[in-house]
Amino acid sequence: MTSPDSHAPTIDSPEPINIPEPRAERYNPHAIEAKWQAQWDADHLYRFDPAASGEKYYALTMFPYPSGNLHIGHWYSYCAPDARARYLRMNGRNVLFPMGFDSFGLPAENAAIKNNLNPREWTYANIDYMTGQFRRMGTMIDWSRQFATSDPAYYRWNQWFFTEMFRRGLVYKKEGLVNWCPRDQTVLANEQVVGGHCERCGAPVERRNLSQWYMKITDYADELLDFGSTDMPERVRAMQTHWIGKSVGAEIDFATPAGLETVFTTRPDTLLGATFLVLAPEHPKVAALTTPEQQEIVRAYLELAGGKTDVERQQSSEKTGVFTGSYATHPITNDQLPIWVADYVLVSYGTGSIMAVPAHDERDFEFARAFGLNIAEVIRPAGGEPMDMQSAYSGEGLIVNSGEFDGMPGGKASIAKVIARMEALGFARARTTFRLRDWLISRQRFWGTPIPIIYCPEHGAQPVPESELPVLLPADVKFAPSGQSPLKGDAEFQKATCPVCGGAAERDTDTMDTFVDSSWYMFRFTSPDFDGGPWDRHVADALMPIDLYTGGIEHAILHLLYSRFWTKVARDLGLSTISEPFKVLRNQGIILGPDGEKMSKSRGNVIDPDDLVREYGADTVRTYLAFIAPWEVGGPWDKSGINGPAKWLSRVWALYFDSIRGPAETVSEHDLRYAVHSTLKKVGGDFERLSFNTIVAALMELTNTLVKAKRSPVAHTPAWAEALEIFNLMLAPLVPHIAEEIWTETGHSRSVHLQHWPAVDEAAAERDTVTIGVQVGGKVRGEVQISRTATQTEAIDAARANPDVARYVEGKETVKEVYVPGRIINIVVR
RNA sequence: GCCGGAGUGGCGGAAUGGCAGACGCAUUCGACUCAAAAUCGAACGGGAAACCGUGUGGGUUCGACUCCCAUCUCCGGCACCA
Repeated sequence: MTSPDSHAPTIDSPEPINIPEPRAERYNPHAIEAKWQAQWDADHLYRFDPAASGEKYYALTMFPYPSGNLHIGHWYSYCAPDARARYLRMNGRNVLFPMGFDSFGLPAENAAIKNNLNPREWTYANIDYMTGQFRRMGTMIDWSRQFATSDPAYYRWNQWFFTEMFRRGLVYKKEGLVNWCPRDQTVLANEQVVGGHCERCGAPVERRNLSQWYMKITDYADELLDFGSTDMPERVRAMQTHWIGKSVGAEIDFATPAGLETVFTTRPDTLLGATFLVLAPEHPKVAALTTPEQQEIVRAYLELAGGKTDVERQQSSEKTGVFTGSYATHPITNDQLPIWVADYVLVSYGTGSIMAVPAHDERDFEFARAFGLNIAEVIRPAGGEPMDMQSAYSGEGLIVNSGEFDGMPGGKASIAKVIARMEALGFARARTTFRLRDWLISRQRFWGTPIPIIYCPEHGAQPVPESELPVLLPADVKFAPSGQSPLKGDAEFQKATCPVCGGAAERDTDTMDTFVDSSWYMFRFTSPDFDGGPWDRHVADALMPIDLYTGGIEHAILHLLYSRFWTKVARDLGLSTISEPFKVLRNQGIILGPDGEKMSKSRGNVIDPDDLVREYGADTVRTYLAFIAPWEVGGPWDKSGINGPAKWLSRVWALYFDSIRGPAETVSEHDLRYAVHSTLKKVGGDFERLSFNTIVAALMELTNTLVKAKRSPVAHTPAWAEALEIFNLMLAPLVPHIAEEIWTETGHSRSVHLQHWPAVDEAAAERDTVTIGVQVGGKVRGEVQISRTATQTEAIDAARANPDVARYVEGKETVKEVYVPGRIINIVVR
């Protein structure tokens, strides 16, 4: 069934459609959906063959975590892309639409602790169940390509990547301040700290000094800022750009009693306005710079600052800080600038210290005001007054009170010049800094990829040789959420021999961040069973990048940034030629509870898709989810709204299998063909632009016409047979089960999902006679029916002949006449 | 504060400079029915009308929901990043 010739078009030589006799039974989705799902499976109808004909199209929706249940949000995110993938397949594209499970992670472990079972069993039972749910959704997922990231055959390659990156210096271990989630008992990456809270569980994050493994994403900071070949929503782009946070400026050296201290600034043009220095509390020079008299007060401040969580630090708007007792020498004036310690300076950014320019920086101004420090104006707005000391002035202007720099424009305009001069003087250099930090990937948890490192007392940290991969997770482990990896309690696991000397050694007992798993799974889908590497390069080269990647906005920075990084690393490892994993990214909106709030069990506003399928059938649920809102927007669930799609499918059913009550109608063959072909054209365009709600609207509208046509003599013409056939094909992507049932019952032998999308008859899709509005002076005054090809003169004459128009035109001087064929006539009078 | 997005009937929304409110939901009326459901038919922005209407005020244009400027509100993200 998957051979290319099974996609042979049927439109040019259609099989005759048998218009069936009225059936006794009404539309009953339950009688047909399970039947077809089983049949499609048995026929391998959706199996993907990379070698099949047709231009490849890779459509991917972010794979789910196997939490146990597909919720309505999953349906929302998968159904519309499924319909679109089906549409593209019918258009002759060779469509890869795979699915798998992002199956490592904390919930499995937490469930295991709570219910005293094995995370592996819990996870794989959930995967089984959820795969069944996916099937009941009626997707065209090729399940033969399914995998879970907790499969050893998958995570083995996480380990392989790790060791390769280790050898190239892209993975390193470092001791330093890290984010610690006290509830999940593990460290977190910066990206997993949202507003000072753990992205997963919401607990306030603490800081700890620990030795951990990092991936060098900062090496790619500049490249990650270049979205060149990738089409992402503006907000995602903005969020990533901000996250990477490139700042161009200079670093400037100040002499201090503890040696040179270098600060980073984006405003070197304000150097003469620097009146004090500030170090972050964690800055290594704090101790050396603290004078004996200040010892006690500094110690107390560090203790206070150190005990605060990030959230507490951010919440206090009051500036706090203490004087160290030491002074720095200003590199130009040789003035002695007091050195302070304050927690508004972050150790993790720049050099962890700043030159404070209170006149031109709001934060420094506040601090200077609070502690009575000098404020020196060095930038003045062009033609402006001296500053009023009420607030900092951070805008553009002219440099003043700065010796040789006086009169230069301040701000961007002169920064390069200023830096060049300071560089010549020997105390400053141009420098760019990033907000982005390296990716901390160690986790002190069990259910993840073991870090493939062996510690030898002699040879230090050594990567596990490729021949010994994968380092398997032990089957059985005792959980003691103690802040140490559960693997620490497994002596057998830890025992290893050094790859260099063969001596007794120990394994690393941490596991990898699960975002490692999802950083490259899109490549794996191209050759899911390959065991000669993470993926088969030839296949991946042909199928990657993803043509359309869809998923939630919550991954704007996390997963999407990591997978962009990983793709560049893979390229540099020679595993692929592409630099970006996806061509187009789109985010679906969120379906909220009926109360307009986010769905949650505690709120009791959860809509269960399984219940809906039991009540209405999958096709109705698919339709309603497509129809409920613009797909990229989403919105609250409206219980009664589903009645529309439910009624619609009953009418569709009646169109083919039942008589339709109601008065006799007159629909011309011409009008019928116009309705069919103009809808066909619109639906095609709407699939391209992901406008799923208007596709449903167009199909409903066409149904209204077809219902009328069925009660008119046109129902005995070839146009009627054509209409039923094309309509059936148009239904196939959106509502695959009912479409298949109708297709089979109208005398076709092969699946509707193996048919070609019908061709638009362009002539039929246009009306010969069009009704267009007539404006007088831009106000609509009437409408006229004219030929589509009418000339301007004909159109204007027809418009003037209309009494509603004539009333406003007669006796007035015509200034201008506008005729846009098919759109509008506008007569402008004076 | 900075960044991004959005404001259209009772509700979800449609309209890619050209008849604002498509398609639905809800509601109301009618037909069918003993009755109800289902189904079918109709009404459904405001106004008696002239007309007025896409958050508000300007502008560009023959013509603006759509483009430009300003402004308000809401949603989302970041938040002492020097």
